[in-house]
Amino acid sequence: MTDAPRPAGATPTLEDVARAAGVSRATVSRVVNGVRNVDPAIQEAVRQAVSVTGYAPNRAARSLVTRRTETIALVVSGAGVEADADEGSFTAQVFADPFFGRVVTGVVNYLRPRGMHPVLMFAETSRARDEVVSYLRQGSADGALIVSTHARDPLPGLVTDAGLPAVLYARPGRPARISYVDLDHREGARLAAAHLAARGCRQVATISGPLDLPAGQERLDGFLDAMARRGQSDVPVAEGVFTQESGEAAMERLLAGHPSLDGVFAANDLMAVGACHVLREHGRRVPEDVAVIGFDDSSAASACRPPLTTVRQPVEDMAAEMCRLLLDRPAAPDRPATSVIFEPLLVVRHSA
Amino acid sequence: MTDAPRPAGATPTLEDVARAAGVSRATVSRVVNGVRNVDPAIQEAVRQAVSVTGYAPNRAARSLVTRRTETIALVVSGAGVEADADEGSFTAQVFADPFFGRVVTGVVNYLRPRGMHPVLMFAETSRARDEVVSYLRQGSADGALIVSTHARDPLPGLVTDAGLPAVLYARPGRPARISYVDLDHREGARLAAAHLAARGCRQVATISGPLDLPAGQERLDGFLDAMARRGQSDVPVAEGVFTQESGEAAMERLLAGHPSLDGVFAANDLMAVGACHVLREHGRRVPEDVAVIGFDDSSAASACRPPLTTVRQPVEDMAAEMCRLLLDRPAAPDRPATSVIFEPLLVVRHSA
DNA sequence: TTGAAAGCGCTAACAT
DNA sequence: ATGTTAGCGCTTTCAA
Repeated sequence: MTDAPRPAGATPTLEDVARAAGVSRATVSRVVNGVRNVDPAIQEAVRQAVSVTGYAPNRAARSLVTRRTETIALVVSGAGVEADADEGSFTAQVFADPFFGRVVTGVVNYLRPRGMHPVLMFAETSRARDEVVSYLRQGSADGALIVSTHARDPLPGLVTDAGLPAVLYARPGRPARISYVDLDHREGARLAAAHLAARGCRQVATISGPLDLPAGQERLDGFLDAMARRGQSDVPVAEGVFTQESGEAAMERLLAGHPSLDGVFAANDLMAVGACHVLREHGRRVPEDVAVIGFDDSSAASACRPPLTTVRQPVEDMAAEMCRLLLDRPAAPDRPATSVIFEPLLVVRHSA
Repeated sequence: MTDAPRPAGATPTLEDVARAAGVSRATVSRVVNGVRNVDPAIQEAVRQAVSVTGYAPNRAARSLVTRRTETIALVVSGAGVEADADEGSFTAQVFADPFFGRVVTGVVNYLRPRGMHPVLMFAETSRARDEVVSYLRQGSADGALIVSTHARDPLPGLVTDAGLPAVLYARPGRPARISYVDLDHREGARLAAAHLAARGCRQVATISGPLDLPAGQERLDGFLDAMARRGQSDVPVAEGVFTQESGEAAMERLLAGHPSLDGVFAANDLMAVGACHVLREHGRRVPEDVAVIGFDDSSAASACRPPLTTVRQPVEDMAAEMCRLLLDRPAAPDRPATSVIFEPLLVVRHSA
């Protein structure tokens, strides 16, 4: 029968626990936060009181004083300038690519053991970008992990200008003082070229990604380089935009100009799948007549018939590294940006 | 040169704005929160001061007093009892299905205009479930949107027992006093049956989902019902588990026992895709020899050759309704749970 | 219509 | 090793 009992149903506070354990709030706080210098007996008493009262620390209160939220913003960003024209189609498209699921997996696996959580945000319009910035400025998250779907995305600039901690997936289209993780795209393309050559392909072509995207350009450069070094310097190129449809169209063009080609490197799996369909429609067997290699090892690659030989990015590892880069940073606000480059892996299935 | 100027770089607070505008904190708060009864001239002055100082309200502080976080937990939940055995594979699988992307789309589109955001959580182990519960109990989110991947998921029970607001996607495996949205699965199956019949199919079979899942059972019941009403009461059934592989295996079984079948209803698209592959391998043309209908209208449905005729759930609408159910609830804690059932839509493409 | 003041629940100096 | 105390930045009575 303590005085001033809490109304039933109200969430218990530190105060309640302290009273129940017969100690001060500070001591309870120390025990809850695992700060040393607390008598074991008292620790035990406090733990008892915690479980009796069903205490759970209030995040807002804690965050208010620690200035940390144990939350990070995971933002998927586009380059759009348009108004909120086509709400939803952006997010729908983003998730249509299993790549994003792998990012989430990597992020969650890193964050969770640390008691942290990701808040999902989309920044496909300038208004949405402002909201992301103000969300961070409100101290609602300890930093941002940014995955851009387009080159020249203004968000990285906005965020760094505001002095907010952030890390990018992939090198920014426009250089910025910001940390990022990336893949060695050229090496990935080189792997594909080597595999095609080893299979005995003599007339190879490639379906590139959008060339204003560093990844698109580098995969193309790497492939062309490697082929040139092997003596084929006139590799036909058709540009696509990373969609299956664009892959189909590109394949049609390639086939029209070079009916006797026997190997294709597509800059991503979706386009490779499109290429396979078109090849088959034109009576070519994959891989007997034409070998096809994709890029990304998305689920499309294994679901496809025949399963796609493809270049795999260690997306989960890269996502985890983003977290590390974001959270392990010394408090120094002006330390230089860091970038970490990962090596790709060739996954050999049946298409090549 | 006011006294006690804030150190440069520090985030401005209400106090700073108040000083700059020559009013009290309370007034600034009123303006910022759009509370009426503030002199227009003063309002203007405050707005000026806000933009001059670059003020952004601190969420933690606000949340501490309002007891709202403007955040909801979006939790993807499994039934696992195992320890953290296979970290990551759960999340990877979840996102392999584009369904989840549509849920996110619906949720974000509802939340964003309201200044709210989803925190992503996974609850595939009992430990992870406890973490979700304690996250909510800490007041870190205003409620939970739960998407279970398995029947008899314990999470809905845990959450409601703790008196925490939550809404489910799909009817819970074990009945619980909790609101949910769901699809009229039987009607979806009926749509498929009608379409197959209209095409003139005479020997129809079905690949069901796992029968311990309400959705699996209801799609099967609905289909069987509809076929019986059309005079075919001996429809062959092969059970799958919603994966492409299980669809392939099921189709093999069906074909072995009923080589002359001319129509298949699969309880989801992935299994329908698997069925198409097997049919083709057995020399059957789709849809000329065998018509195939899937369920979900996932991206697999449109990417597939031929594009799949399928039953579409209005997932985005359903997700938005979940938010509504969660957030519009009157404060009454013991009000009855509500459920909203949505009607499916037949999307006719080429497979049937 | 505006201001003064009392907290929200917690952590972290500082004292003891 | 423990307690006291002063805020963190905000909203919200209550007075004026």
